[in-house]
Amino acid sequence: MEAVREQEATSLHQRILADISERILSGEWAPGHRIPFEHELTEQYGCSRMTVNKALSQLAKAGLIERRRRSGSFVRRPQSQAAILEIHDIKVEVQALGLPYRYEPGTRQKRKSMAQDRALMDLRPSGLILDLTCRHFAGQRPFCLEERLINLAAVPEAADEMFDDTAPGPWLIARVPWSAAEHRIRASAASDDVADALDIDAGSPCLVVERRTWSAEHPVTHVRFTYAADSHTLVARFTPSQNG
Amino acid sequence: MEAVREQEATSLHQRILADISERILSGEWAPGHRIPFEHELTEQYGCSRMTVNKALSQLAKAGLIERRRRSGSFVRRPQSQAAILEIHDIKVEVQALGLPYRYEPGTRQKRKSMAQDRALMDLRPSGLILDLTCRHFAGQRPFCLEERLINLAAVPEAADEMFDDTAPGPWLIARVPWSAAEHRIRASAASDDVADALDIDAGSPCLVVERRTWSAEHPVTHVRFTYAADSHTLVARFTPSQNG
DNA sequence: ATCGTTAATATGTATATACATATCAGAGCG
DNA sequence: CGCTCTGATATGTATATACATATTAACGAT
Repeated sequence: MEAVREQEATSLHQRILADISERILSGEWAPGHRIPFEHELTEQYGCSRMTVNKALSQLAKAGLIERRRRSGSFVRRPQSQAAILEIHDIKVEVQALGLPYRYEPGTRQKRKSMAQDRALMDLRPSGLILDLTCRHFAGQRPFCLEERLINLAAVPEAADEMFDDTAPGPWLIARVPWSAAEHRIRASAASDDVADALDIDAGSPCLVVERRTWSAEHPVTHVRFTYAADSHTLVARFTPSQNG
Repeated sequence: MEAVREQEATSLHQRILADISERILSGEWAPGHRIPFEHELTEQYGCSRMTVNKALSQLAKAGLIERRRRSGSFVRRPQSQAAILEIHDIKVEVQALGLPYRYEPGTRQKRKSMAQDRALMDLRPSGLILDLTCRHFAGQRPFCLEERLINLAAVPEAADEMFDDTAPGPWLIARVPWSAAEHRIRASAASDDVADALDIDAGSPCLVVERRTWSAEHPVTHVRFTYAADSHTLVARFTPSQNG
């Protein structure tokens, strides 16, 4: 019905923001370089100063540029270095401990995405998803609870997979090349369900790692791994690319 | 001429931002609670909708609230803080929430390293170290407990620094170029001391981030940051080709 | 020359306004 | 009963405008 939606999905100020970020991160505009004045960008993009100002303020808050009254806005030296967390394979982790690894499927449900799912997965329209839970064992003990949503619009063949023997993680990695991922790491108290699944007391501390994955701008999966406290430590090692 | 400078140094939209952050973080507005509509806040603060909108957009970007058209804005489950897994500066994190940051020094002790310290710091021979604790506040609430060891063989001038006003993190970064770092992230139950320092119940979940830093092969410092669960979420984002 | 004043300039913040867009509730119809 | 259509509503984005504030350059007086 809706005829032409050729129009960009992004807003103008986000386009400006992306343009400038791109030039800074690519090195085209080196640290110390003065970026165009607001009134120049206003002309360049054919928009009002407020729109430019919003984009530049955001860049300043993100630490990419520094703004000085009367002087202009300048590219800052890179402030920090991102740590690369390795995409961890639980089977490998368990076996590295010298313990036998076992995968145990749990619930499996195909359903329409609810608002909550869409928030977790960064999914715009409603659609079919696969909602899975499973557990990973180290020896006799449950090592990790996995709760996963898979966007069936991005991975339709998952609808026919039962995941009886194969864990969804390795299955997805073998099939869907991911282009971006985001990890969120936090501590949390075990809910009754989680406590039951991990064989620990409700309310006891857990490490929760959530990962969202995109493939070519489409959300693929959201997965939450829950570990009992002290059963798991994430390690990130890095050396700085440059110093400030 | 300019008689009255009673006026606050902060801008209005930052005051709104701080007010709302405070209420959410204090628990007055629990997750799921609908915060006042923009037009209500407009009346309440006697300002335009744009100003309110700017504050709320910032809160949404920080992850404290979720905005739904036609429905309103809602407090999100406390994945409150969005800190990219970078060399995180706690002051910056706190201020990103629009809350006043305060540093509070705790204990300070110069002593010979014990076996335990050497294990933490990867320190071979025995030597003098500085053992510090301090707290970082977000508004009225303790945000993070910092426990730090500094290798005085690597940073002798630290022996003369009292760290009364300057947090040891920024002080070290300004002085010692680091060449490698390692992070360890885990969940843990709050000990009595930690619970006391963070104003939480003993045994409740905490997120613990430990960092070791080396400079030219010499261990410089070991620091442990402890956050109350859900007051802090680490975020790491990446794409296979490059980080952004 | 040095100090203090003034003017110009770029950013910082706020306003009123306008229209777009998503979403929900309810009316109306088959 | 279920469906679509419609209007109401809250947020999203953009504009033009106004004044405040920090900083620098230029100017003038001592």
